[in-house]
Amino acid sequence: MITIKEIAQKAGVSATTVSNVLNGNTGKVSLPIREKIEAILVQENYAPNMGAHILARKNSRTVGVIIFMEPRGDETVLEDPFSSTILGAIEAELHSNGYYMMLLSTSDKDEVFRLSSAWKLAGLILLFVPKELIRSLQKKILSPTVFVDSNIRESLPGCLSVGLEDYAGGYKMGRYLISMGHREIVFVANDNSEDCSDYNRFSGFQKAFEDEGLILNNDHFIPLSMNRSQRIDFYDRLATKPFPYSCIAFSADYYAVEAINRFQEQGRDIPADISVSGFDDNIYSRIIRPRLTTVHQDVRKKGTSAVNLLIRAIEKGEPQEFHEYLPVRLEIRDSVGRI
Amino acid sequence: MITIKEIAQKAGVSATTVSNVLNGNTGKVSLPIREKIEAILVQENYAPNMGAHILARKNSRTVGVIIFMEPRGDETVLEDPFSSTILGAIEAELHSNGYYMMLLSTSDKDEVFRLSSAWKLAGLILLFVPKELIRSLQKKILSPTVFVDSNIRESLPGCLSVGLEDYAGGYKMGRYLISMGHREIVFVANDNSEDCSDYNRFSGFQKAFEDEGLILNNDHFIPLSMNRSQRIDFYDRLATKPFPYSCIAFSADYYAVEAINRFQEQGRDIPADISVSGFDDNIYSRIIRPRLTTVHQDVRKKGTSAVNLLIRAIEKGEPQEFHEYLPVRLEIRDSVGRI
DNA sequence: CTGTTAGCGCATTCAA
DNA sequence: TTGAATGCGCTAACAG
Repeated sequence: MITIKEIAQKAGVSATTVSNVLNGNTGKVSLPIREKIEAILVQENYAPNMGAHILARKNSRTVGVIIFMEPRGDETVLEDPFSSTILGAIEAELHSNGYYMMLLSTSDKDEVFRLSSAWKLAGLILLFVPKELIRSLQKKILSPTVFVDSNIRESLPGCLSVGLEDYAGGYKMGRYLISMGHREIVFVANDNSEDCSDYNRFSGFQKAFEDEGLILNNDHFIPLSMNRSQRIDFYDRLATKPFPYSCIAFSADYYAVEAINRFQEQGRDIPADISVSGFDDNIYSRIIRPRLTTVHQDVRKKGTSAVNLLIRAIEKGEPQEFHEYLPVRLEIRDSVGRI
Repeated sequence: MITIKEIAQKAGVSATTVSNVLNGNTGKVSLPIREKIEAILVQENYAPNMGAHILARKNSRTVGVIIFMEPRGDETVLEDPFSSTILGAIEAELHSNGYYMMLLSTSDKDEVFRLSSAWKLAGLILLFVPKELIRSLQKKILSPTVFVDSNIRESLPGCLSVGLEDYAGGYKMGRYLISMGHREIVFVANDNSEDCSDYNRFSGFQKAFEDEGLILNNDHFIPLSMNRSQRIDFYDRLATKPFPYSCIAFSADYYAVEAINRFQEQGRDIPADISVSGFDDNIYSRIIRPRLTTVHQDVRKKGTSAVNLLIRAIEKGEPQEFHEYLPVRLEIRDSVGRI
């Protein structure tokens, strides 16, 4: 409401001087004047007009956080505590660094471009972008961008990313399942691309089998339907005697828990009839019975890492390319039995 | 990147004309020219400079969504599927109506004011604002505002809100518990204000008891700690023999599930030793064993209702005051036993 | 150290 | 039906 000009009047100085204290252009303003202006600023609860700021500075101190998926797609993604946990962490970290946060869910590359361009975004955090789309997205986007959970494995010039040690996670779980005597397992993924982090996890499983002289071929990688009732049908087939697999390994706790629930409704005993493993270690994996054996990841850390990486890139232009892989660890609980 | 002026050049017209087709000022532009401009617009993937737009129009077509709580407060709020479900619903609805969404978590009234003023927000959606703060917030905010889950019960001039039939929900659950023979119950809330929706739910319980000639006094309303280990201690006290209550009624599934988990770890049998009820009907209430008896609410609906109400207020200035109370229904499952 | 000035891109008068 | 001129609030040269 109140403008720089009015503040300047009250303080008996020019608008430029006020602008200078506002922008921390200290050294250009004498201390007494600066203090006087600062006092008026808080007293009036001054709020800058971001429109004018963007126009003059070509930069909005705003970060766009994009959930890269169909807005009306699989809404269960949002029922997974993962989403709000990482969004909350991102928001808190941006906030404490003085950035605004714009939230958008889309799978339209042009829309991402338009957002970043319209708002002169300082940076972008993109969640769940399939790796094969990164290149074309980067060509459109002007500001620093961090990709979260895009499963980048090799060098990608000019790309910043935060992900997980997916392969190691799969490997650890794979070895554990083998050590428990499982040979007939299937990996159930919630993403179907061969380039997704789910597939990376699966590759870890494959390596674990290979190390034991066993084989886990690609037929054992099964993408899950995004439609709930189709998933239920699928679970039912897995739980039909004779059970085709001794263990079902899920790429997300959310679906592991959903499946356990269904298996039990069908009268199956977990893990006596079928073993189940997850990935994420969300709160509910500890709450379900049997407690879920899973791979732990630190979701909040993922969010704060993404923000910190982005801010370094924005403010220092520092890492040209950087890929952070957060560690995972096996959480052995009760849903995997010994054969 | 590309500006109106450049588009105008390409089309051989003035910037004003382009601006007119952009703003749907049809009738001011001849059809052939309009079509020509529109073609160039999409071809160039034109994105308006929102800075200039805000400056000229004093309105940003942006809605601020504010989670009204300490940024570093109780982070479990964000692990509750409720949060991401409602945020996702709000985002999708805003998006499909052509609004941008700004997300902020704070409990600082001045910051809310500054946000709305800096960005010339078209409207605001505030989640979890305690009722007693609404007045002072409204004084600061300039744009239409919808309060979600603020437990407004009587008329509040100039206020728009979306909430739940909390009282009815409490009443229904109360009657059910009584019908199952429970007399010694306690209501465990995650909010401690006497003005919160939790208390409203509790009042419904009280009424149910009263209707049966029983008494449930205020000592039976217990606010929960925001600190996890303190909560666990509290659960342990509830599960110490002789059990002080036959049924623990929670104001949120999240905590009900947390408690059941702890009770079971302590070797208690639910519902044989203690009955538990929830409120929300989130997915995990169906997944836990025993399945949770709870009160259902439609979280997505809450989000879309808030957005639609807000948009009506923004675009038509229509409802001066309006309070929507979404219905609830009892979900009888297995966590409440018969005494 | 402080003030003057120009210009950012757009919507909106007002003239033509 | 179209165009030229003005101003929104701020930053950044530049001048003093």
